[in-house]
Amino acid sequence: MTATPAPGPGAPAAGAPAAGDFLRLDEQICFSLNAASRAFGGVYRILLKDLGLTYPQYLVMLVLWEHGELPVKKVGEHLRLDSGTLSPLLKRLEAAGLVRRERNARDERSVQVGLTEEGSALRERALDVPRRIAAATGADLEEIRALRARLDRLTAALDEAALTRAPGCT
Amino acid sequence: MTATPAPGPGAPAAGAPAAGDFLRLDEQICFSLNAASRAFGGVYRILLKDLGLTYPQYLVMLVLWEHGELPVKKVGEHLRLDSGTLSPLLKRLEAAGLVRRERNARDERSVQVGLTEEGSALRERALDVPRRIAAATGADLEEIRALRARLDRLTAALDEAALTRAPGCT
DNA sequence: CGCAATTCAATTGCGCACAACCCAATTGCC
DNA sequence: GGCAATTGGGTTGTGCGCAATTGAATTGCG
Repeated sequence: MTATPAPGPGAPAAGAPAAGDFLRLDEQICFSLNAASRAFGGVYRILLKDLGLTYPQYLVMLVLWEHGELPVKKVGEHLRLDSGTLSPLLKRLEAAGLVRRERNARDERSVQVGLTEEGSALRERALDVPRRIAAATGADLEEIRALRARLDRLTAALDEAALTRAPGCT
Repeated sequence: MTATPAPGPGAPAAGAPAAGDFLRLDEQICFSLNAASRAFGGVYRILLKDLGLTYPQYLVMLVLWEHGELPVKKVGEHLRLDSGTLSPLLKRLEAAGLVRRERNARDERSVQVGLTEEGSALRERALDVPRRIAAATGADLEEIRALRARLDRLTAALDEAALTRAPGCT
C-alpha cells in the first residue's frame, strides 16, 4: 500500500502545525508518559524482586506501612484503584503472608486490611528502595518535586475532563 | 539538597528527611507518573471508543499511519513493545479489518504489517483526537513540550539504570 | 416496621505488559 | 555442505487495570 499519507512538512508556517502533525505530537505527549511509567516499572521490578513484590503490591504495602490497618475502600482511594484490581492483589499478598484480611464486625460489608508480623518486618528491607530509585532517575530532588507537581496538575485536569464527559454528565 | 548520595546508612538527623519519609516521597515520584498515565488512559478510552480502538491499538495505528508498512519488529521498536504484547494486539486489529499481516517472502521469519483500506480511512476520524486530548490536559503546547522533554530524559536514565543492573552487568 | 436505595467487596471478562519459553528461518563459520 | 548461533514471531503464564455485574449488608424514607 505504501499509504504513508504523511503530509509534507512544508505547508504550515512556524506555530501553525497541520492536523496531521498533531497525530505525531499527540503520540509524544501521552506516549512519553506511558514510556516513562513503564521504564519505572522495569527498575522497580528489579529492585522489588528481592522483596517478592510487584510494584502495585509495593504501593499497597506503602499505604499500610504508613497508615496501618485500613478498609479496602480506603486503600483504593489512596491508590486510585478499585476493588476489581485490589481484591485479587490483596489475596496474593495474603497468600504471601504479608497481609491479613478480615471482615469488620461492625459493618459486615467492609474488609479490614492489616499487616502481619512478616508484613511489618518487610518494611526494613524496603527502606533503601526509594534511594536506589532516586539514583536510577539521575535527577535531583528538586526536579522530581517539580515534575511531580506538574503531573499531579495534569492528572487533576484529565480526571476533570473525563468526568464532564462521563455518562449522563454532558 | 538534603540528600546524602553516599550509600551509607541514612543518618536520621533532625532537618534531613528520615529514611521512613522516603517511603512516602518515593510513592509520590513514580506514583504521580503512574496516576497521570492512567488518567490519560481514561480520557483516551472515552475518545477512542467511537473508533473502536484501545489506546495501545491507537498507538500502533499512529505508527502505521506515519510510516506505512512495517515489520512487526519495527513497530515494536517505535512503541517499545515486544512480540508478546504485539502479536495478540495485531491479531485483534487484523480481526477488526484495520490491518493486514503477511510473511515477508524474502525472509520468512519476518511479518509485514500494513493498513487495509479501512485502516487508512480511519485516520480521518482520528484527526481531532489530539486536539481534544490537548484540551483535556488544560495545558498549553509549550508546557507539554517541556514536560515531554523531562519525561524522555527520565526514561532514558531509567533504561540506562535497568541495563546496568541487567543479568551479569552489576 | 417494611421496602427501596445505597454501599462495599468480590467476581467475571477483556485487554495490555512482560518474562520465559518454543520454533522456524537465516546467517556465520569451518 | 554441515552445524552452531542468531534472529523474528508466536505462545503461555502471571499480574495489573478497568468496566460491568452480583450479592450481601446497611441506611433511609414513608
